[in-house]
Amino acid sequence: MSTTTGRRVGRPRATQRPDSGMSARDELLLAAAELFTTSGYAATTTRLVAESAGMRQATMYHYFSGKEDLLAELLESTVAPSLTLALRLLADDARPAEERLWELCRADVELLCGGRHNLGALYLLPEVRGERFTSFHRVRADLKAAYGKLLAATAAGGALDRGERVLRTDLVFGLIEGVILVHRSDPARPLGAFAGATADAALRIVGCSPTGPCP
Amino acid sequence: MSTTTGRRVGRPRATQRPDSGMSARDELLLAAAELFTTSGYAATTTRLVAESAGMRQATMYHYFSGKEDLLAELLESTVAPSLTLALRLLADDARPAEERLWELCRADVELLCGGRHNLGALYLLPEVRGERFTSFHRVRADLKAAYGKLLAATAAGGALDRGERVLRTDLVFGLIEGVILVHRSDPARPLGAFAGATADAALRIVGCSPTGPCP
DNA sequence: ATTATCTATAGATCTATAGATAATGC
DNA sequence: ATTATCTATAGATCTATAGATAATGC
Repeated sequence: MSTTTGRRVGRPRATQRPDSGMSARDELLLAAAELFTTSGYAATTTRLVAESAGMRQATMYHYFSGKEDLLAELLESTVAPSLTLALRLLADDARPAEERLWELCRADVELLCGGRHNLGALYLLPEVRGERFTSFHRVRADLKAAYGKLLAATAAGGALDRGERVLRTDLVFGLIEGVILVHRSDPARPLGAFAGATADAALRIVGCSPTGPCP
Repeated sequence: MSTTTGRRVGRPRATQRPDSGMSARDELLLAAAELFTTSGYAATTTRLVAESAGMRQATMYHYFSGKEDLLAELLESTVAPSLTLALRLLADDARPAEERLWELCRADVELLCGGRHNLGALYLLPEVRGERFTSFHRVRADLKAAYGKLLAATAAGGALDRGERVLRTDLVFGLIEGVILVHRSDPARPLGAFAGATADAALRIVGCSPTGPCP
């Protein structure tokens, strides 16, 4: 059994750094998140990612098959918790739908803009349309479907016809993902209040009372 | 004076194509728009752009100093007409502000999603944050300021305090630019109705009556 | 023996420049 | 003479593989 700060198996790294506590895999993901969101996906080289994570370029291939692999993993890790929450809220039909939709919006904004890396910005990359990312797209489509069901369960949303309901779902979903841009324009704004305000705006789009949190 | 179909000055192109009627410069911009929006900026090489425009890679440098130059030009050409319209609407204080804001939103959505190339998607590139694009950013900031002034001139918007007004402006602006994502998810939707619905949603965010076009 | 890492590098780009060329214009 | 284009290419990458190496584990 190794001690807490125990030396690890395998050849030591060329440039030593204080132990981050993370696995090498996670160090790579973190570095990639930082670089992808700040410099852009395309501008980020495998060398940059690996070196930021404290290892040499070639070592990265021990953990990931390339840049796309890193991106795919980051995308899924961002959208998966949202879907989990959405399904939980959807099942909890004791609470009014308005309240649940509001909470889903709020949580999603915090997820997308929170963390240190504004990972949501990765959604917007044109590269993400490729087939390499079908798994991400499937989860995202499920999430959108959950938005649609919650919206349909609200009083205002239930009164709409089908086409209008689809449209409003798209608009709400677009607002939430678009929030990435808003946040980018003023990252200093307190996230909690901002997320709440965005959720208010989402309910206003659905058609709830424009005064205060809907329910 | 050359005839309409007259041969042009300069060495002929290696691969001839039917005359597009556009200048070589515009052919390059069009090709770049197509490629940037469909394959992504980073994935698009100068060779791809030039060859799509019907000329050899090196010839592109006769017109643009590189990929960034193309992008900068495309960005400005997209945001400039919006600002022109916004300033015109801002000056036209005979009409109610609600109506003018609605129209600005509608027109902006059509601009961003219309054309054949969903050029608005370029706004979202992380690369665009670079200093190379300050001119674009300035115009965009002016446009946002115009949104803010129109919003403040509405009855509902005027009743808000300053901080809340800034926030709503950001949310409305975010909705409009985020619409790019919504449009991407369903490009078949009729643009006119969609733009109108988005403008409705924007006014609901400001706080106008949720029933129908605001004014 | 197993593992994580390293060094080295082939091969495949891609950008941007230099200099030649084939039209029209005068 | 001027212009728009071409061909050719140097130099600078960047990716992904091959094979060596320096730890721990048994």
